[in-house]
Amino acid sequence: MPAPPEGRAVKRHLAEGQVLFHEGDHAHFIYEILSGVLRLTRYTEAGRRQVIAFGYPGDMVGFPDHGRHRAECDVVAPADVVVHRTGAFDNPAMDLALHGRLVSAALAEISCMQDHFVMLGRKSAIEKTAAFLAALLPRVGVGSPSGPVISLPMSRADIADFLGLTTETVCRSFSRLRALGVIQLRGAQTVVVRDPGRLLELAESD
Amino acid sequence: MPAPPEGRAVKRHLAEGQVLFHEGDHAHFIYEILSGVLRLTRYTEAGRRQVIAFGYPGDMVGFPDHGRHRAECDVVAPADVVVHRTGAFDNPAMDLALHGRLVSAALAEISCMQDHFVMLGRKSAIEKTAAFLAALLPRVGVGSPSGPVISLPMSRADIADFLGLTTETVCRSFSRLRALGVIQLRGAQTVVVRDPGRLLELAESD
DNA sequence: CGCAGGATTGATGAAGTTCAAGTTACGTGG
DNA sequence: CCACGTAACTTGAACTTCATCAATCCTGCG
Repeated sequence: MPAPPEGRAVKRHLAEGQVLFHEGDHAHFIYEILSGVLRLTRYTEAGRRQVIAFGYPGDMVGFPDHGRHRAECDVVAPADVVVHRTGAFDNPAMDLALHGRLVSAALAEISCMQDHFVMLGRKSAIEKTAAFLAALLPRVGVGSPSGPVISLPMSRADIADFLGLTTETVCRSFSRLRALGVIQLRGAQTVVVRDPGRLLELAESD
Repeated sequence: MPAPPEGRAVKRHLAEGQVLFHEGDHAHFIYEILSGVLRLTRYTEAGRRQVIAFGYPGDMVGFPDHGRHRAECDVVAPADVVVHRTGAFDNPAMDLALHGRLVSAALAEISCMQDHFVMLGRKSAIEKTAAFLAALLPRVGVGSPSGPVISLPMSRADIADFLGLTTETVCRSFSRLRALGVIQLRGAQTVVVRDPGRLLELAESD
């Protein structure tokens, strides 16, 4: 919670579409997201795409592996980030507090990815979609008279590549959730959650 | 590579079926696998199962999140492990070398899990199965006159829960790989890879 | 030798993909 | 400010793949 008392951290603003790093790049920085949304992506040789994660405020992205990035990162919604040097990882003494925060974030990331495994491997399309929204709800849901509102700056294709589905199936799942009275769509990028409880139920499978 | 020069590390032998920790347990130890095979598992409320990872020699399992384990770990094949205290994570100064090794392992784990994402989300049954074998090949493949041999101490159900498939589909995929002349089955637990190149092709999707 | 549990194979059906045709939303230029 | 054009989103229909249900086949072990 206290601002890290070290001079190496730099704040930066990122415009939509900007690429922070590519797969294989030497990893110089780790990014701590203050606002906006980032996207972590991997590609197969055959060109198939998997969105590993969306980075929301509070997240860190860019954990290096053997000094390199293993995924691509770009900006989905204009973002403010704090840029940390990866050196803080390798060398605890450089900034002990920051080092601890980075290690904690990496461990939390592992745990979070394990959840995602269950989703990718063991849930139906409607469950995946509900789980996706349910995960965003406490993080970016903004209250409104008709229920919490979630803004989705990413495309349907992004969501599909995150959930291991096609854009069409994501659309159909949204439509079904709407037909069930669980959500309401205000344009494609804005979801109003009418029945959060029901959303949770659908997300957690039955 | 050099044995960690610290007195806190303890070697232990683990029998098949033994449980190292449950989901939610306070995380006291991290395990470095010397031999044998461990299994990391998560369950959903509805009882569905997802095998997060199989731990092979060289792997570390038991990374804590906020001081707790987030998955269950048990022994698939009798194993020898080195037990490290999780304290080495929180407190770099305790054992700087070990701390560095743990952090590196955690980062490698993140990268490895990202590969798994692609597999779960974007590959067909036969591709998943081929990729599973292909990943094991360089790690546990033992040369033989008729080709590298992989031993699979885990059940078909375990493999299915790892790949996000059913046991039947895993069986059929193995059968198809056999029909294609890519592998040969010597009992259910032993796979001979006749055509490693082809296996790689199938794994990487086309 | 027979039994039990896992592995395999077969038949059927449902879920999701693919292909194709609208529909909506949005930015651009007149 | 409106018309247009493009890209994204949505819906529909046919098809593929994988799950499900069920029977049979190993294989290791008492």
